[in-house]
Amino acid sequence: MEKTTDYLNTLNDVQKNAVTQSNGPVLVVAGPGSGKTRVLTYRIAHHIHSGVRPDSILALTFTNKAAREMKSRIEEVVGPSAKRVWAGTFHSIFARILRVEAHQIGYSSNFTIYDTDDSKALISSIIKELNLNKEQYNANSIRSRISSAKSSLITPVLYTKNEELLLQDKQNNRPAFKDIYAAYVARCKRSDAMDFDDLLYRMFELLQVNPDNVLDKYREKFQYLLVDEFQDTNHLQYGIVRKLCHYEGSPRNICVVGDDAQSIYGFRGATIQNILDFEKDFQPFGIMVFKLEQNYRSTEHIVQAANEVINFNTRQIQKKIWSDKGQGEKIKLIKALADTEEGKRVVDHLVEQKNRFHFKNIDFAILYRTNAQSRIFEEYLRRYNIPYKVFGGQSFYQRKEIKDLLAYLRLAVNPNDDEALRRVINFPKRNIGNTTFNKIAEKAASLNLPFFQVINQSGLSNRAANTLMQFAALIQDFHTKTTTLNAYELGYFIAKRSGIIDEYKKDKTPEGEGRLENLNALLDGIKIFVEDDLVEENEEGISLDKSLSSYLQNIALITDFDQEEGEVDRVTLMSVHSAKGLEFKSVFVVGLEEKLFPSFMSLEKIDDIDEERRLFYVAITRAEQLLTLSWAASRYKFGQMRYNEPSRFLEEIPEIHFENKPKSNSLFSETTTPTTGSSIKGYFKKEPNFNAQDFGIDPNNFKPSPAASIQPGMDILHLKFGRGTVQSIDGGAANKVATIRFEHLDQPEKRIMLKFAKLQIVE
DNA sequence: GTTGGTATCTGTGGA
DNA sequence: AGATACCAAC
Repeated sequence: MEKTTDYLNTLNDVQKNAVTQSNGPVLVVAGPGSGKTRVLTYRIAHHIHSGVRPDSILALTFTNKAAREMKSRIEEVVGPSAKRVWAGTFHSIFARILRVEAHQIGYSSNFTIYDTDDSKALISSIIKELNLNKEQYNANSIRSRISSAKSSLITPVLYTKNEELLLQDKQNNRPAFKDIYAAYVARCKRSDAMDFDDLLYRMFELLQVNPDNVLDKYREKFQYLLVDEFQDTNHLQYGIVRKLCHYEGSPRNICVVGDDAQSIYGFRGATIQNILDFEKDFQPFGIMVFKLEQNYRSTEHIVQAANEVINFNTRQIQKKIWSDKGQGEKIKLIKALADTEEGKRVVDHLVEQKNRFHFKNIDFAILYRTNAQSRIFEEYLRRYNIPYKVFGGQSFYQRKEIKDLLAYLRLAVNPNDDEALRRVINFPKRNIGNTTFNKIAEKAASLNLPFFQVINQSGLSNRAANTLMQFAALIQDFHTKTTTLNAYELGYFIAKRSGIIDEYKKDKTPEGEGRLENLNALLDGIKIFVEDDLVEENEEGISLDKSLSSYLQNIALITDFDQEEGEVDRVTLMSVHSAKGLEFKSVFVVGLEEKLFPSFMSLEKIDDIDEERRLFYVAITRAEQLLTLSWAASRYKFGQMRYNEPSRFLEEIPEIHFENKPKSNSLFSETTTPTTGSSIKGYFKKEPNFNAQDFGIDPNNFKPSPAASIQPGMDILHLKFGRGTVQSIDGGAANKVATIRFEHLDQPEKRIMLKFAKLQIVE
């Protein structure tokens, strides 16, 4: 096995030390592009080469993609035994363990996994049942508060004992939160369902309560632990990790890798505190700290700009990221007047770069703060015939038709799944309306049983009772077949037998056809799941499980992101959050405006601004060679035009790293366009071919009227053409075009797109 | 119970 | 602007 240490020669000294320091606690602080994944994978490979059993290694990541990548890279070094390493996301690994141990904590191994929509629906119905005001009790805020309670290990019982939390609820005018929380947990339990947080929380509970000594079982099993993206773990996740390796007599073979500067999931409970706690907890056991500071990804202007930006954050682990890839190109800045113009100019730049540097589409990414921003870039990319792929947004599994079929599948596996039942009890239509359903719900509540178990009970009209009986028989039939059919056979059977396929076949619109295609795609997916025999080959028990139950638990934790895309040459469009861990030759970070990036939600608290800054840091460090930043002075939000100031983050990058950053006053004051219109000047300076004053319009007092208010017959002022009269308006709602007559012009009739125009009505 | 219209909210981020 | 949620009329 002389080949074994070849891989060490590809590492720098720090990386090598982090890889070979096999025993005891290790903290790796890894800057962007510093070879973090290499360290993790080689470290695991190194364990295996040193004789560690692959299945005693547990590597936890945040995304399936990261896990998959890790596995395949380990396999390159050590061969097929890499498959037996327990590498996966927190959620998927724990789901897998819980499936085996569920009975220990009052669940069945067929438990359902509620996604966010299920949770929200359940919370809404609880709010309704408790006769609470739904404005006062916003389901989304309730859900996220429940999530943070669970992530902080606060059960409903502990919650009611916590004066501080109760006081907060009182101050927020939500005194009944504790009741909603308790009801929510009970209802999930009643339905044999776990939400995403439960997969972590119940795992912790399992180890805490320790029935049948499971704790020892897993402590012995997992001798070597690794955690990727440690800065994104929450208190609960660290709690579980600590249970597994921080105890009397433990070898404490744990390695966590993270970068405090890239912590961007504070909103879901992630805390950098975990890094500090980790150091403290393992200090007495000879913790080794390694800092990976050399960036192998980006050229120097980019790296230095990133360093400068992140320095505005006060609390951080000191490190200096550097690159030896040469100065490289300076950063480009695009300043646009409006969101649409931003779209056009970004795509123009992209095309230009593509030609100049001979890049392929796949070398480019357009990164934005919110998914809603993708639309305009898509428009221009399509117009220029550039293939692209949008990541994020509504996922395949969130489409209505997919959720419908999945709900039936879920019911077949677990008839007690109340949220699934609620979804399909009257779809396709079988005349079971709210009245009937409410009776069922009441009955269920009074007996504390799942809906399905009270479906045949009393108090209903004959007609309703009859229909319900048929429905129950249908589900029962599906349920029985779960033991005889595999996932695909059953999926196909259910799709037909439930009437879903027929229902969507009735819809002859292109939309309906699309839905049908999606349903087929889902069934194909199930088929692939069934036919794929590359699944786990573990020594203990996790055999090739092709059951529907197993399928459902798998997909519940999968995102579109995980769908393998063949080698298609497309431009990537995604949120900055989803871009973490990726790299592109050329990156466009767009929408760099105050209230957007940084997000308006973050403006109040300095900690939140710091998180936005880390997000920006993540964004710019995705770029290898070219970085282009853009912002728009105005954009539509809620169907209304908003005027924006450039992001503070632009100012935080020193001018020397910019190719074309205008003097700061022209960038940051002249073009800002507050409602007074006083600073619209900057724009006019760039348009020397006209002078607004000529028409007696003072740009400082120019107030564009909303496009919707423009009507035929009105006299209007246009900044460029002066005073005119609206002749007519035509075109669809989104693309209204006004024909306006400006008498004083040589060609008086102008056709003006209302969407883009700035017109002020003359009173 | 279903249908169609209107009111309301959203659009930080994601497993 | 677009989706969803709710309500009144059928």
